[in-house]
Amino acid sequence: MSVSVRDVASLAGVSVGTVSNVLNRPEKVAPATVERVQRAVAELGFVRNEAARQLRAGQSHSIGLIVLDVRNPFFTDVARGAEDKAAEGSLSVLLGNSDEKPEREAAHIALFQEQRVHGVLISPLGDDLGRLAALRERGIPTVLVDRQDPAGEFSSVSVDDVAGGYLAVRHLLDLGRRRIAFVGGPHGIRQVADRLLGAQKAVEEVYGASLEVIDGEGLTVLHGRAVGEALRERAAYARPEAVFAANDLLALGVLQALTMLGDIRVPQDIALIGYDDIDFAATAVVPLSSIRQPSVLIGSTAVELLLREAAGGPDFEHEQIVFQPELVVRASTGTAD
Amino acid sequence: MSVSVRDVASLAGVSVGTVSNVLNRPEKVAPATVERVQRAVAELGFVRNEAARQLRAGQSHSIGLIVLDVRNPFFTDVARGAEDKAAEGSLSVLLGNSDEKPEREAAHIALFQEQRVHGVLISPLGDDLGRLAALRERGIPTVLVDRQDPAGEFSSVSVDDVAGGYLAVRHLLDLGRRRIAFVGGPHGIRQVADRLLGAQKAVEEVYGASLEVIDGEGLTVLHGRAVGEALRERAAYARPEAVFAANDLLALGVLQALTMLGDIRVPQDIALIGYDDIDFAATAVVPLSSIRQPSVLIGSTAVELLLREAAGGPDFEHEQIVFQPELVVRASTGTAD
DNA sequence: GCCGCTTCATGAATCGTTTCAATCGCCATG
DNA sequence: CATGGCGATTGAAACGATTCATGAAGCGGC
Repeated sequence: MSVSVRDVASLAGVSVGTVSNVLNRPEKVAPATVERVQRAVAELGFVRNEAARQLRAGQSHSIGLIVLDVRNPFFTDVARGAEDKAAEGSLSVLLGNSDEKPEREAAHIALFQEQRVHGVLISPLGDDLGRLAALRERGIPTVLVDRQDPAGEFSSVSVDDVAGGYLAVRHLLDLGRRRIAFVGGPHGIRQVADRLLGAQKAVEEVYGASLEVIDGEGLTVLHGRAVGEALRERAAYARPEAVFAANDLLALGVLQALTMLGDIRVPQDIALIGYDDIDFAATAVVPLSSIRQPSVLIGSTAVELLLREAAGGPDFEHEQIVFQPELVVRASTGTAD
Repeated sequence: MSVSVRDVASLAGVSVGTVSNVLNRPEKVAPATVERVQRAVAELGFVRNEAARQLRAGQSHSIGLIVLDVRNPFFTDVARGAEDKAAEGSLSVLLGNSDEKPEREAAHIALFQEQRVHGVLISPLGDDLGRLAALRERGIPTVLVDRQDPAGEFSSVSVDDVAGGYLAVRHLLDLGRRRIAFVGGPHGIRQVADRLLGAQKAVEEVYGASLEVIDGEGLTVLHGRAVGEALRERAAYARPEAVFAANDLLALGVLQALTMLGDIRVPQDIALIGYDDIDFAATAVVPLSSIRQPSVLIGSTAVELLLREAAGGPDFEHEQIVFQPELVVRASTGTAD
């Protein structure tokens, strides 16, 4: 069926070993021979069988990346950063989407193991890193993305989410808002929990400030819209003065429900801030204030860490890299009153 | 290093063939034996080596998908549809991003061939489908996504872009606008060319209407912003009355430059319509009118077609599935004057 | 002419799984 | 008791690229 090195070898009148050498270390082969083999390759349309290479090598040329939500631009940016960096080492990235479901996460981990990936980058789901134990035991380099490991058993590249949450709510408080609401969930997701923690810290610092926690049960535009609709149905006095959403998708959903489907003004009636500073935040109905994370850099750094860990052997010192988030103020928390 | 079927077999006291049978057709093996083997698998932490399976099978369990831009939500939606459908047949999807660059497209095609993918879904780059010839000759099932093949040599799942372009501009004309601008590019991308074609058709039908073509040289928010800024700098009388952008990202960029960085009102001064109807179109500063395409359905249908083509053998009749686009009117082309 | 050295090329062994023809027990039947 | 049939199991061959110990050829120096 398929053309193999054997076919190429016989057409070029050399041995299979030589063909392999031409493919992988042409400098070891006499120029004339290289030429002859390459002609044969071209003539037969030979394409290497990656599976056979892998089998022999015991490892693939790819690394796995599992994100919580491919539809979230934050994660596609992370993926971009990872791909570009991986390409430098001629590795490719297999992108898996856990969709915040443990079983999907587990399925991807299993798949990546079967593929004998070089390593795994993962934005893990719960606080329980048990699902990752298999990876560690098997010695597969693993780097946590957008998430730290308190136990220090994994390397990680993250952003200080507590600081981010604090920044966001501190900003709302500085605007004079007191009745703040946090929208996000599920709380099993560490990023969500940490951002909430930071929010609480900020609220505790200001006398008379309160924080209502609204569990959005998910982190998509749709979930946000549902929360926004619920807010709309409340009597005006029962509404928060400001909303901090755990990510921009949620915030955009809330915004949509409040201003477009309803007639609640942002920021006059409710100030709103999101998290991630995705591209679409700036172009929203009311341009959205947000907390910026260096998404592309997170991806590329994660790959670097992975490669270093892979090179360093099993007892490599795990590294925890933490970036600082940055407040971006736009109209949705404008001072207009 | 790694645990193999051989190890499992010897621990369970059976032959390797039996282990393989337990893994793949447990109904052929006596229940007691299945049990014993599974215990051994669990105890050793055995994980199949996908490379070896592939080598033996001659084919992988994945299909390749090459899109023009992963950051465009339209394509992530297509990918979603494809993944879900592929998962039904326990296939996985390798996502490649050509970024509108021929060399990246070629690299992904080569990679997929080395991986011996089941088939390839591709949103190809230029009018020249030559890069795909290798796939066809090799008998790798290939389905064009979001794009038809005039020569009929490939199956395809697409949306009638000429009709979409017509719908968009017809709508602008119906609003009373006459000096229309089309923003998009590069024109080598068929989708862009077809949408322009439809736009021209609509303009020709109306006396006094004109179409200015502005080559945006790309299809991202940034490209759109650049075009918007150029429009802003024109004297008011030299500006178009309405803009049709080849996709929503572009439209959002234009919108941003006009309304947020400038003081041109949309739709009063310039009406604006995009294409794709991505989620973020609805939440934009001025909610964006757009042409909706059934993105998720495109992805799932493409996989179905691919599977049918793979099952049908080499002289399978290629199918061209064409969906119809749909006009979605929002504020950016509102009738307010 | 021989030695030692370098440069090239060889081809069998190997990776781990699947497949399939062959074999083994065992039971029911004649 | 011999035979046939059946389900369960076996084990060697095969997939295709890479590796590496081995060997051949060429060349300069003495």
